Amino acid sequence: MPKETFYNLPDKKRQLIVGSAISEFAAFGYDKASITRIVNKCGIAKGSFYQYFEDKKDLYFYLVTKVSEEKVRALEPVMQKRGQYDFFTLIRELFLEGLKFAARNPQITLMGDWLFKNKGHPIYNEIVGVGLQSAQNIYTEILEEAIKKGQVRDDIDPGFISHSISSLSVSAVEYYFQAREEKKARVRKFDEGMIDTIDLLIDFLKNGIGTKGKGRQQ
Amino acid sequence: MPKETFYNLPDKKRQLIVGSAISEFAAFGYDKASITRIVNKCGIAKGSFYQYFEDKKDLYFYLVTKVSEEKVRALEPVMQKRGQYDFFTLIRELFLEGLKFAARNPQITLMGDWLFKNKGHPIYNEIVGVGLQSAQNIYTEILEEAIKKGQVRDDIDPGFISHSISSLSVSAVEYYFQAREEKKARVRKFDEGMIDTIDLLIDFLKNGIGTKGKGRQQ
Amino acid sequence: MPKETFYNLPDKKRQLIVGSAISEFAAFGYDKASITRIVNKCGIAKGSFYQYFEDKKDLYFYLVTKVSEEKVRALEPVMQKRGQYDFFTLIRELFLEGLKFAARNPQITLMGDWLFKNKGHPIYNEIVGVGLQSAQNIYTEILEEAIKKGQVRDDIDPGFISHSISSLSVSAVEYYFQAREEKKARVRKFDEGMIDTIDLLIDFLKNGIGTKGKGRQQ
Amino acid sequence: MPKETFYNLPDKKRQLIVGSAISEFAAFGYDKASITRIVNKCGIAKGSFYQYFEDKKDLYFYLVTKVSEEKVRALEPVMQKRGQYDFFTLIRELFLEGLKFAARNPQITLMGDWLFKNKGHPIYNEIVGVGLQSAQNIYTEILEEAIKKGQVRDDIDPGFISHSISSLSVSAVEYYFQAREEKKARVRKFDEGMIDTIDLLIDFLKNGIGTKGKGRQQ
DNA sequence: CATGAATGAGCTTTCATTCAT
DNA sequence: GATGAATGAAAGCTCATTCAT
Repeated sequence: MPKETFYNLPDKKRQLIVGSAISEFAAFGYDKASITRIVNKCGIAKGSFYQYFEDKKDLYFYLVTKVSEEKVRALEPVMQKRGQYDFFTLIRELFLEGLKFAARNPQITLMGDWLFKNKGHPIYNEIVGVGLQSAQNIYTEILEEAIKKGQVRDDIDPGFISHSISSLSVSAVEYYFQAREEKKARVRKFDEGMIDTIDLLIDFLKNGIGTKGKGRQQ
Repeated sequence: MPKETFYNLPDKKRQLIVGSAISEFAAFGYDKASITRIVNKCGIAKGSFYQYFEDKKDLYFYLVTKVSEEKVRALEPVMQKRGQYDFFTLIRELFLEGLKFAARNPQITLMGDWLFKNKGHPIYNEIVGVGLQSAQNIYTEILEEAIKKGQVRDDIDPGFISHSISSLSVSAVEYYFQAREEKKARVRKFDEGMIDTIDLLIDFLKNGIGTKGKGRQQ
Repeated sequence: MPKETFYNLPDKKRQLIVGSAISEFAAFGYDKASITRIVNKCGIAKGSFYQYFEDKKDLYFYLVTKVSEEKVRALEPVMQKRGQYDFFTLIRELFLEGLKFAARNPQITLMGDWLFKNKGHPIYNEIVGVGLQSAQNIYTEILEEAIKKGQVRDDIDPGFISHSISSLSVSAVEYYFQAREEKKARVRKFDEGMIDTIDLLIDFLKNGIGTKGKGRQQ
Repeated sequence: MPKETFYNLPDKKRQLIVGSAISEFAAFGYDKASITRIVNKCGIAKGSFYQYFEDKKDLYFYLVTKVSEEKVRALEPVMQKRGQYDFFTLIRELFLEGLKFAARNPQITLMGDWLFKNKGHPIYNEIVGVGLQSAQNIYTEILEEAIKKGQVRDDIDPGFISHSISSLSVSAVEYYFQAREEKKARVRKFDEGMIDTIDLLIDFLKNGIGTKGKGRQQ
């Protein structure tokens, strides 16, 4: 937990620090992220940093929590209409909102995804131990609900499928960044194309694991 | 590229070094992998290491190439029957063979997957720049073929879908290791269960993106 | 020398600061004593501290002086009866009073003894240079007097013997603390035992360096 | 324990390092001793230091052990004639030999005495825990023996008296250095005077705690 | 006069890489 | 070719002291 001093800082400075740190962790991952580089980036003294945070880990935990909260907040509007949507529409909205969030906050996304992809890293277990629930948990939950409601086949392993779905979600974001970079596309235009792509993805999810499936014979 | 001296080494010693290095990169990722630990593990002198390899990066490139080749070789038998299988059967075989390979070579798999998951890492671009094609490329290729043959819908973005498929592949392996760990299952019994899971995954891929799809109405 | 501001402080606050500082120096010695910990302990601001004292050294000098004065004050009653006592009785009273003082003020004692034992430390010479006379000086003085009065042999080096006596004094206190700790003795009971020990010590001092000594032939 | 590398060093270099380190610890004590200063003093690279020793503590333990052994070795000849000497002669020889050792090895002595005087320091307990016996133990042992043999009164607390004696021993060395410094005496001449001083000290010890004592009435 | 944030030199330690034998 | 000691830049972190309000 950051120290009092950090919270007492003027908003602008605090955001500057947070921003610098996020972009550092986004670019280098946990281990190679350098406190020295962070303080240089945001123009504070090394000593000041340690008046704001206990240590590197403290900063990282703070950021991960914050980032996770921000993401949850971004998905909140969708989650609130949870009752009205069927499973696939819900997933679709989550994917779309996730992509929009990623487009708005690429650094945050990169940082978050690093952790998602480095579950073998010691820091991951510490964070999970501290009680942060990952985005993946959301999917497990709503998937189980969907099975109960008969919207999804009951012969699947929900653990496996939700694991797959969150992978797909992260993968889609990754693809989005990668493709945008390569094609140097105008973001606006490009994003529209992305919506179709997501729709397609959802479509194939649905017809794959949905209950309807008259044509699901192998 | 390793130096001449490395290739002049007796097979056994070379394999010892490779094995030690792989398990190091598997356990710690690129950054935290330690040359010191590697040379200790395989009992060679620090100086010798630098007579075999230019530097850490050189070793890593070599291993990644080698590992990638090994994986390709493992999937070769399947790929050779490429003509006989339809797309989904082919994918199924690839997934299964991939899982078997992972079970036989967990270290190699971990090391490979680290790279797959750290595409943002500086080292990734260097490797791609050097010209290593990833496993993902396989999927793009056969997917495009499948579209041509009418086995897969032609309204999909092959780049995106193949990206998704390779994510699913890696994700499945990850899930496999994770679940096996948690359940401390007997490997034999456990693996059988995994086949069903893969079948399910393929099934949902097929009925999702296959052309048949009478029941694919949204 | 503390600044004006320090002396303008309300008594209670001043004492609080002094107490916190003493216990800090007692526990950690000069080098490892932390200004931060001191100000936290007594609840003043870091900046305030530097409005009271020039720096860490200034505080330390002040405390050493103060502590030394307090000790002198504690021994004053004994010293005033100096004329009535013979040397050994005087020493005995000083040792006893010193032990009592130590028992009442363990922190002060620890702090003082640290300095006594770290005469090689840069800070020691600075303090002596500034003109603080140590407790040892007392012994030199009264020892010389005793020689004059014929109570102590005149073939001794008074410098050396007084040095030895003050060492014994500090050593006795150290032993007292140590033994009390180990035996977890009730302070009351334990202290009584200590009186005998002191008596013994004095006895051996006396018959060692006293003039009487018919039996002193080697 | 130092690493292999250290023991493989040429004697001269090893001694250079040991010397630099000892003089550093002698001058600054454990906490303030600086690895940077040590490596600069003996002209090795910072990294080299850590190929010789695990860390600062490792170096310190090594030195303390070494220094302690050297001192024991210096006193060995005396201790071997233990049977032939009576207690006071033995003590006298030990004191004298100790002084000579101190005169020959002032740095070593300073370093050793720092530890002796800082028994409250965390490092002390660690060292004792590791099993290094202090010089004080010698005195306890031979004192108890002397009591058994009837050379020393049996109404004393051996723990306390041996504690006092070792204090006197250290104190004498301290006095020796101090006085020599102040008087800038020629070492040769000065040392001779010191012998008399020691004789005197032993004399007063003997007639104090010896059994003979017809004249020990208070 | 009180406050507490800001500072930066200094610390111990690590590690890929080079060098000398 | 093999060895392993030597190197030094850079890391995370501490803390007495100064500064701005």
